[in-house]
Amino acid sequence: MESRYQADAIESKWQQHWASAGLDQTPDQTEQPKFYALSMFPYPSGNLHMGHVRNYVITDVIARLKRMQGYRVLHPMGWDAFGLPAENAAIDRGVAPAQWTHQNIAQMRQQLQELGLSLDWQREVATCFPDYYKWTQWLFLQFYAAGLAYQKEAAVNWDPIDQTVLANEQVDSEGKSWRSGAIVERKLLRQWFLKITDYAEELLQDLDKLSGWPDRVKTMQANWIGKSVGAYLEFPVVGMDEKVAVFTTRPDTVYGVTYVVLAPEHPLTPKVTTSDRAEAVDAFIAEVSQTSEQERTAEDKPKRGIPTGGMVVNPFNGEAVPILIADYVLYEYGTGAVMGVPAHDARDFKFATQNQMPIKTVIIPEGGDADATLEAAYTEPGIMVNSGDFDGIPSTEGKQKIIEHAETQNYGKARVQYRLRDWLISRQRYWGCPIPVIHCPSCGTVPVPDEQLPVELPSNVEFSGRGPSPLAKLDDWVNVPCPSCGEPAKRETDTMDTFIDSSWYFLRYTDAQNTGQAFERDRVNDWMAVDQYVGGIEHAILHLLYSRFFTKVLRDRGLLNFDEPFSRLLTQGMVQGITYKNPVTNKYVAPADVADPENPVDPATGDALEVFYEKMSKSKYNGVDPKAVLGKYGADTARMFILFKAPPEKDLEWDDADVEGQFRFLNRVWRVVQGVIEQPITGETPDKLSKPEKDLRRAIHTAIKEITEDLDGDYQFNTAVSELMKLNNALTDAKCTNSPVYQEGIETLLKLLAPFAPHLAEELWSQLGHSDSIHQAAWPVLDESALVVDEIPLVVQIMGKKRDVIQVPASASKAELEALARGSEKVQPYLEGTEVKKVIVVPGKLVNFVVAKK
RNA sequence: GGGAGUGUGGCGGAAUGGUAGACGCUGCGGACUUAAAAUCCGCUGUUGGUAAAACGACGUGGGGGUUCAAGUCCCCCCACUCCCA
Repeated sequence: MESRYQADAIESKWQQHWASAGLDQTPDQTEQPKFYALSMFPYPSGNLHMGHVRNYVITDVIARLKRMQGYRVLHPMGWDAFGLPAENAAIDRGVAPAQWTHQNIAQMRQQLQELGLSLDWQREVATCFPDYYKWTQWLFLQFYAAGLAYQKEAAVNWDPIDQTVLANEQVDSEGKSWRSGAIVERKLLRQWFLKITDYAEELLQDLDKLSGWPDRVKTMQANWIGKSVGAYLEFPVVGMDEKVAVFTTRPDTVYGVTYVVLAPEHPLTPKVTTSDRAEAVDAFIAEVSQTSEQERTAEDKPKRGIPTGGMVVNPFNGEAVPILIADYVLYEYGTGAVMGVPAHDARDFKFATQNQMPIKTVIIPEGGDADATLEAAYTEPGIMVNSGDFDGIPSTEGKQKIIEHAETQNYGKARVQYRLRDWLISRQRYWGCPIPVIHCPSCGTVPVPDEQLPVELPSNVEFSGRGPSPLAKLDDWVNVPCPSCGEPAKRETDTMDTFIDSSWYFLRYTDAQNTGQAFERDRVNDWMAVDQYVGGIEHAILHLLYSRFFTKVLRDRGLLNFDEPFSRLLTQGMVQGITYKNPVTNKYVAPADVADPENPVDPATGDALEVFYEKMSKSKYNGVDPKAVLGKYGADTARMFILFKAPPEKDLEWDDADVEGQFRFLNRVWRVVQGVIEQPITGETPDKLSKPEKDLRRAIHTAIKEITEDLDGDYQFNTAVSELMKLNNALTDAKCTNSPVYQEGIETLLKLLAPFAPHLAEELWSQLGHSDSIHQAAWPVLDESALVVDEIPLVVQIMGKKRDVIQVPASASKAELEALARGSEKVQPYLEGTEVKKVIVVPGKLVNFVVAKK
C-alpha cells in the first residue's frame, strides 16, 4: 500500500463522476427549504489566485453542508467580464477584448473545476455576453423610465497628450497619466448619472434590517451615505438680486459668520467678483481646475482662498461680510457654498487664521468668557452669545430656534443633507455595456426600443489608447436613424460603469437562461435573498451599496418583492504571502532566493532582510500559485489548509509547512479508514457498550455537536477542522476497532469531512462499499445521550486559585460536591488554620473555598 | 482629527465570567530503516525547585477597578490595522 494517498487520481475521477451525474445542479422541487450561497464573482484576469480560492472554498463548504442538511441549494458562478484590462490587452497585444476575455474565462473555469467546487455551471453568466448585457441595458431603461437616469455635465480626468479620458485608476498618486505621463486635467463632459440620492434615506434606514452583516460594513455604508441634519440658509448678495445659499449643521452659530465661501466653479463666482479682483479670481480658478478633488480637500494641505470683492448680508444681524472663493469648497457637494464661522468650526478656524479673517465668538461654555481670544475653534455645545435675541439660549436648543426664525422670515429652512452623490455611470471606453440611447437633433434623447436590444458592441474596432473612445470613432455604428422620427441620429458612445453589471448578476442566476426577460418574477422571489454572500472587504461600500440600490429600484418597478439582496454577509480576509524586503535598497526578494529562512539575507548585497506577511502580488514575489499547490497536494489539502489556518474574516498567512500538515492529516484519515476497508466490521451494536465503546461514541457525538455548531453559527471553519482532527485522533487511539461503534465513528468522520475535503470523503465512502454519493447522505444527527458521562473532573479552588482537579460522579449534588472537594488531599493544607467564609459550588465545573486566617 | 477593529507561547490560532494555550505548525528527543523519505511515540509558555519527580511562583499589550473567580465586564493609557476626513 502507498504510504500517502494519491490525490490527483482520486480528484479528477470524482470531479468527472459528479459532473456526469449532475450532482451539482440546482434542484427544481420546491418543498425543500431553499439556500442561496454566493461568492462575489471574479474578474476573468486569466489566473486564479489564492484570494479566489479562499472565497469559493468558503461558499462551497456552506453549499455542501446545506445540501446534506436537506436544503435545495443554489450555488452559481459567473464572470465580471467587462473592464479595462481587456482593452489594455487589445492595445498592447492586438488581441480583441472579447477573445481575450473568453480565453481567460475558459482557463479560469477549468481551474475552478479542479478545486472540486459544487457549482451549477448551467447557470454561469458573463456580463460581457450579449445575452446578459441585453438585460443590463433593459434594466438601465427601467431606471430611465423611472426618471432615475439623467445626463449632466461633470468633470472627467483628461489626458491632454493622448487626448483621451482616463479612469481614476489610470491616474497615479501625483495626478499623472499612467500611459503618457502628462499631468491630468479636469474637463467637463455631459455624462449619465443614476439618481441613487433618491434612495439615500432608505439605504441608510434599511441597514438596520441587515442583522447578518458585520457592523463595520454597515458603519462604512452609513458613513458613506453621510446623513447630516441642519439648515439651508440664504445670504442676499449686496447690490444685486442674488443669494448665496449654504447648508450648515450648525445654524446656532450663524451670528458668528465672518465670511462666506463659494466653490470656484460656482455660477455666482463671476457675478459677484468685482472688476479689481477679476484677474486674481480667474487665475485662482484656473489653478484650482488643475488640482484633484482629493488634493483640494485633504486635511493636511493648507486651505487656499481669495476674496472676490463681493459681499453678502447676514440676514440675522444685517452685517455685511465678504464673499471668498476657496479650493476646499466643492461645487458638486451640497449647495457649493459654505458659511465661515471660524470661532466654532475647526476647518474654518484654520482657514481664517491663515487668511487673516476675523473670528467672532457666539457660543461659550457654561460660565465662559465671550471676549476671550480663542486658541482653537470651540466646537462643543454651549450658551449662545453675541446672537441678538438668542443670547443665553443653550446652543442645542438654538439650532431649532434659528431654523424656525429663518422659516418665518423666509430666508432659510430645515434641511437634511447626504454626503452621498449621484452615481456617475458613463465611461468613455469600449469594453463595457453600451448605454442604449440615441441622440436625435429633433427628438432629443431617445431610448433604444426593447425589441432592438441588445445594442451590441461592434467587433471591427481599433485600439490605440489615444483620442476618443473606440466606439465614437466608428461612424457606421454611431450613425443610426432616430427610433422616434426616423431622421439621422447618433448613438450614445459611452458605456456603463462595470459596477452596474455586478449590481444585478445575483438576480440573473435565479433564472440564468431566460431569453425572454431579465428574470422571472416567481423565480427571483423564490430564491432571493442570497442567504450567504461571501467576498472581500474592499467591496464593503460601492458594490454592496449599488446592489442594494438596484434591488430597491427594481422592487419599486414591480419586478421583485424584497427590500434587501443579501441576508448575511461574510467579508473574508486577505491571503498573504511571506515577504522579504531589503531595508537598505527597498527592494523585494523572492523567497526562493533566500538561502536560510531563519536568517534571511539578500543574495545580491548580503543585507539582512525584513520578513513580514503581505497581500500576495507579483511585484513583491510573495505569491503562491494555486496550480502549484493543487499539483503537489491536491484540492482537498488546499481546501483544508485555507479553512483551518485562520478564521474566515481574518487575514491568512500562507505557510507551506502548514499545508504539509494538512496533507498529513488527510493521510491519517486515509489510513484509519483503510483499516476498516481491509477488515470489515460485522455484527450488531450491543445493548450495553463497553467503556472504550462509550468513550468513542462520546467523541463521535461531541464532534457532531461541535462541528454543526461551528458551521451553523458563524462559520468557524478553523475550529470545525480542529474537531475533525480530534475525532480522527480518537479513532486512531480507540481500543474497540472491531465494534460497530467504530464503524459509526468512521462513517461519521467521513460525513463530517465531506464538505471540507469532498473528493477524499467520497473516495473512502465508496471504498467502504457505498454506492450512493456521500454528498447526498444526511448530515449526522446528534444523540444527546451519547454525551452523558459518569464522572467529570471537578476543579477545586482556594480563593479562586486552582489547587486540585478530582474525578467526581456527574450526578453528585451540590452538598456532595462540596464534601468531595473538602476531602481532596491537595487542598487540605490550604484549609488548615483557616476559616471557610463561603463556598461557591458550580455543578459540573468547580468548587471554590473563600477562606480567612483564623 | 473622527469612526471601527485588533493585541494570548517560537508561529497560526482555541477558550457560554469558571482548569488559559484546544487543534495544528515549528523545534528537540526516541522508534522503525543499511540509509533516507514516509510513518509512529514522547516532550515543547517563562521561571523557581529536584538526580529525576513531586511541588510552587509568574503569565493573555500596560495600569487601575468590579467579582468568590477576569483573556472575557468597566475606566484610563500604549501599539498596530482598516475606513472616513
